[in-house]
Amino acid sequence: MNSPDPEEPGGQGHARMPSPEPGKVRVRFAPSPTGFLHVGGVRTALYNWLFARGQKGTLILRIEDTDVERSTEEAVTAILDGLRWLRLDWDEGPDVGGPVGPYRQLGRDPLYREAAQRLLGEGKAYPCTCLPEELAARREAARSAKPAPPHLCPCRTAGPTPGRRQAIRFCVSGRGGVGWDDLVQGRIQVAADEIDDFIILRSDDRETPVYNFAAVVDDALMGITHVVRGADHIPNTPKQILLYQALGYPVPAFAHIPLVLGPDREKLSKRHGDVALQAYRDQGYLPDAMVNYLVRLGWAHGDQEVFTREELIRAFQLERVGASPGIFDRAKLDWLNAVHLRQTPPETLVDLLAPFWEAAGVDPKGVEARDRAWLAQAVPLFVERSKTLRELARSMAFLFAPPAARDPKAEAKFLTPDHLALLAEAHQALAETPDFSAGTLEAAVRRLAETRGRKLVDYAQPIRVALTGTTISPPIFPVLALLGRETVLDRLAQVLESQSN
RNA sequence: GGCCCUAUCGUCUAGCCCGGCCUAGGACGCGGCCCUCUCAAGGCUGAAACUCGGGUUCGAAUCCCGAUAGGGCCA
Repeated sequence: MNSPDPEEPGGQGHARMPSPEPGKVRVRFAPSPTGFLHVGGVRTALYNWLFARGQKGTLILRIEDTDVERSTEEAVTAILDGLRWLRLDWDEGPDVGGPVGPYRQLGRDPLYREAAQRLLGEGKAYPCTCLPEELAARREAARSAKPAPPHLCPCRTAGPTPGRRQAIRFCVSGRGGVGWDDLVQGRIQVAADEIDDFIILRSDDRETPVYNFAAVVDDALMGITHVVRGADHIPNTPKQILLYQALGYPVPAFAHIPLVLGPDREKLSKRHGDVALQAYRDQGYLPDAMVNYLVRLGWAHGDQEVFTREELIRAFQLERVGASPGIFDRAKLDWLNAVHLRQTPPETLVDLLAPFWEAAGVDPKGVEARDRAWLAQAVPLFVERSKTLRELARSMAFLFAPPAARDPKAEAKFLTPDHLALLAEAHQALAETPDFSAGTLEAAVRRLAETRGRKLVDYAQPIRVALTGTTISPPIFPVLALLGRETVLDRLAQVLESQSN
């Protein structure tokens, strides 16, 4: 196998990457399919992806479905869909296969058993028949005992109790300490006597491997060179390093990326609101914006805030990831999404918008009545005042049909009898223009305002409220031009009629 | 409770490794002004931070020690 010396776990120094040959880096994203795809997990996947792509390495997707009770197929689908939506592609995985599969833990039981048997045979593990109650009682006793007993489980020396189910326990032959140079966190050192002998295979019928054991066997057999994962795995790492060494596998480099926190500074979870990637997709956030936001949460490249994927791949460095956790900030995500929205070609936005128009209650027939070029022409007017596709779609709804309802406050303020009189004047002025271009329309209404001793806004707002139902819209004359003479005059007339009753 | 990690504006961060260029820079958000048919976008501008205490040094945001606070994992 390639990669570091087993005697010196991760010992290639903190700041410097071993600068492996191109194609040599192998990293993995290993989610548990126990729910939706969490944005914290997404960031982990993203960092793995950026590292792999930047190093011309290989990204592996492994589904950690060892926990049969909590794992579901829907969750697996959600994970794959989410990653695909973000365009984080993987080279080996459950769907595409690869040389070191299967890529789901469920199919790998024989490998875990085999590894455990090897440890057993080499005297590095032993069968344990302790009952949970016995262990709990001993743990209680150990708490008060002055010099803590070396092991909670006597099976190592006394041998297993016959007639009981056997689990396999790993010998932590304590001398010295365990440490590694974390690519993100720096040197982490743990005294070996902090670690007790631990179970690697449970005593149930399936001989379920414990997380740490399965992860090590998989990572080793899959040739993982860099383990990039959340900082919540730091406490697992010493045990895993011990396992790599006992199994005779090279120890990979570790990079523990800090957690994503909620506004209360605790690990981001459901009670903080939207943590599922899907929620952001449904609300109209762009994949590029999510990627941009998530990568910047914990990593910086000078003062640059906005990145394309290509820029990220080029600039991203694992060792530049900060060691302290960051709070998920929706406001900044909104801003970034708006930036990316504005950078997206109008034609592309038209395609993305279709489902959001439907969700906004727009009759698909109304959309179909307009050709793509017309829609693409409309989008730029609206995009610069939208933070999400959802907002963008809603703000454009009036283009397809008169607003279903008007903002009562807007109506009360700008559709009073006085304003209706102005609206009627405007209607006539608009009807008499030689053409229906924004410039001509504006000139006409300005002239009208001037002759009547009014301000432009006195005419613009009633028109805006009549047509859009709100006091907020893009500049009104381009909107009028877009809608066309017939639509505008019809709809204004309708408002004049209905409001005067 | 034990072990581990972290600590620059409200938030994300630059600077820290290789002390002086830092009267601490940028961005989001917030306030003001300009632009303006509304709202945005844009431009200008303002308020806003080196957790605290020791030490090392001519000099510390930057190095060392401690405290405090927050977090993670296990129990």
